[in-house]
Amino acid sequence: MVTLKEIAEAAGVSVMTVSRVINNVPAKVSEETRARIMDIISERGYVPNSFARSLSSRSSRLVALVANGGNNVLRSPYSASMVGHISSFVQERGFSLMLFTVDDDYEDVTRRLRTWNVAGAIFLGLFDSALKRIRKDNQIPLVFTDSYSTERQLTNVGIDDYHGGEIAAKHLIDNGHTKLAFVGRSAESPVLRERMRGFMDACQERGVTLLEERTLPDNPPADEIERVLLKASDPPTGVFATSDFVALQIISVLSDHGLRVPEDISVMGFDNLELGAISRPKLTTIKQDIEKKAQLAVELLFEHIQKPGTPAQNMILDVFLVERASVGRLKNT
Amino acid sequence: MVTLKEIAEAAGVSVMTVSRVINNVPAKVSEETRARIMDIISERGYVPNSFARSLSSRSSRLVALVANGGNNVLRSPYSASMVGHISSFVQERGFSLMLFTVDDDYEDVTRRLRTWNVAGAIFLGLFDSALKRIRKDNQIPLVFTDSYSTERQLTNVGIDDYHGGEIAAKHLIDNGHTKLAFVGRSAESPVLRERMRGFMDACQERGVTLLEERTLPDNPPADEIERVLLKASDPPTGVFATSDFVALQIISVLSDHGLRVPEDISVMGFDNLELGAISRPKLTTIKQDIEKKAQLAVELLFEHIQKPGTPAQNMILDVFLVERASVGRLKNT
DNA sequence: CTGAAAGCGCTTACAG
DNA sequence: CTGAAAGCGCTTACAG
Repeated sequence: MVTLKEIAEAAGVSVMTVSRVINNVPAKVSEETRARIMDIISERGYVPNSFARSLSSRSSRLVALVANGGNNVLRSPYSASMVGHISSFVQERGFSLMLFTVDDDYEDVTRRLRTWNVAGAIFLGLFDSALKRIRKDNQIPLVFTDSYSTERQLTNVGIDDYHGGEIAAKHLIDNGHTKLAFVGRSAESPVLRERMRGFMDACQERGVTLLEERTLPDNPPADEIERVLLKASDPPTGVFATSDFVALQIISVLSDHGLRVPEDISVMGFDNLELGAISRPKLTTIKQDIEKKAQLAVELLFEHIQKPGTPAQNMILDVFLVERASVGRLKNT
Repeated sequence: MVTLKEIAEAAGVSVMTVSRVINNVPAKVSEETRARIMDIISERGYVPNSFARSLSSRSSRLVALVANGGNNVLRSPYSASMVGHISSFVQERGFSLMLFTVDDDYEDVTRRLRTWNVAGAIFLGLFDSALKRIRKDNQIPLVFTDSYSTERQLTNVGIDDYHGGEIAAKHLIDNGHTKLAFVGRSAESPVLRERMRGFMDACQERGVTLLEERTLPDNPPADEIERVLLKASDPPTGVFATSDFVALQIISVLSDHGLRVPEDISVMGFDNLELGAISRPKLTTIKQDIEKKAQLAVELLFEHIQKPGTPAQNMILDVFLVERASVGRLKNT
């Protein structure tokens, strides 16, 4: 292994001079010496040892991405997309990314963040219940995504889930639907809760009631979908699912039973995944800008890494209707 | 920051004794001392510094996952699934995972592998052209996936792509299709090339010819799909796409033009993603076991990390037909 | 612009 | 079963 010392000896200078060259300390090494050292470095293929660097500088060029959801977090196209984008934004800044997948077992998170002395961490998925403790135990820059924690001074990037719910309700009602169903009822996820709240409030404003029995949990089993959407005495004509993936599952079950979307029943999704554009029918959905969200999360993190003391900020991105073909206009009956 | 030294002082022993306790060196510390030290460790929340450990031991508990495909590698549900599974298998072994996303820029890979002194690396995606150099520059355990490099002593986990192509051709022909199209022609990807070769060979064995003009590149633009599958003077009746995602895109374009699958034209995919089970029609496809592949890659890597000198091995998983609803039986004409 | 000294927090290799 | 010494490969903080 080629070391600093070796380069220094070959160049006839001290290790400090080589150290200054590789760290690009400006105006501290003569151009001539710098050039000579650079030559020797590339000739011998010297690569600095990050462990030694981090140990002596008591810092690291490492960022952790902590993703909650078990070994299959990345089954969700949303999460996968976030991870991919965050990874490349982090690398663009010359940092490396450690990926920690956890399954609601926060115990380990602090330990791992500490042992690697990471400069900061981004959290993906539901962490609200452990958030307070995580922040207390880790006095490094932490950026959460989609958090609804009421902690003050939380740095977070989220979207306007409530507004998304409103838009969906409005769109369905504008198309004449008043018997509505909601898929994504959840006691744990504030994200889903807000989408539901926005949906219900927008219904109410328009004199439409979302019946309790027409709500389904996130990822409902097929028989429950059938019971609520097909076999009910008075089945709904419009369905809002809180993710595109679930919306497609709904459409699939519906179509297994001979119902056509949107002729017989309208379905909306949430996320605007690529999938929705190639499905049959093309999915009408609420778009969120995943790449932007990833970019902001990384930017915020580095702001806090580079300028400790930067005020906490909670950035909320807006959300838009993408009209495609899965919502039909209901004729007056 | 709590250090070894601090724990040692509190316990009234040397740092070596504490070091032995945290490294679980058996039968080297009296039970009593061990218990006392453990108490102090958990009381003070001591976490060993991985950098110091790695520096002095000249090793690390780090594995790199190098994924080729740019900032959007994880758009591919296949890659996303591999990353998720590899991540959790690596963590199960007490190692941490660094995720390196690259975009055909292998220059940097060696530098990053070195600077972090990783114990080993898994490669995801197309690396064959740079593989030789990567192996030469990095004398650590390296596991490739889906490689068709002719390098001897390559450790790789792949699937029988050729057989997958054969199965697809056989299934279409068995269902009466003789005018076939292939989507996934590629000059760069040996994986796709093998699927095509298997497909063509199986056709030929059955006296069916795959016409050059009925082959489409991977991810074909819509107008090309139309030209080959719709507007041709004698359009094909059966299409094999080398990924489920592309198969769904094909079906989407077809259906935009009023063609029904499988009534008017049959379509097969490859991978057996969850997607295929919820699409309309449900996709007939070739299944590969992604979780198993990820598991084997991690197992092989750790075998080589733990026992240097373990012989290289190229493991090839089989592939299976999953019959659903996108292939129809062609009536005799 | 350059360098000698000390130290980051551990482990290795010995010695007892 | 326990410990003193040396060292991993860098950077920090000074000094000149």
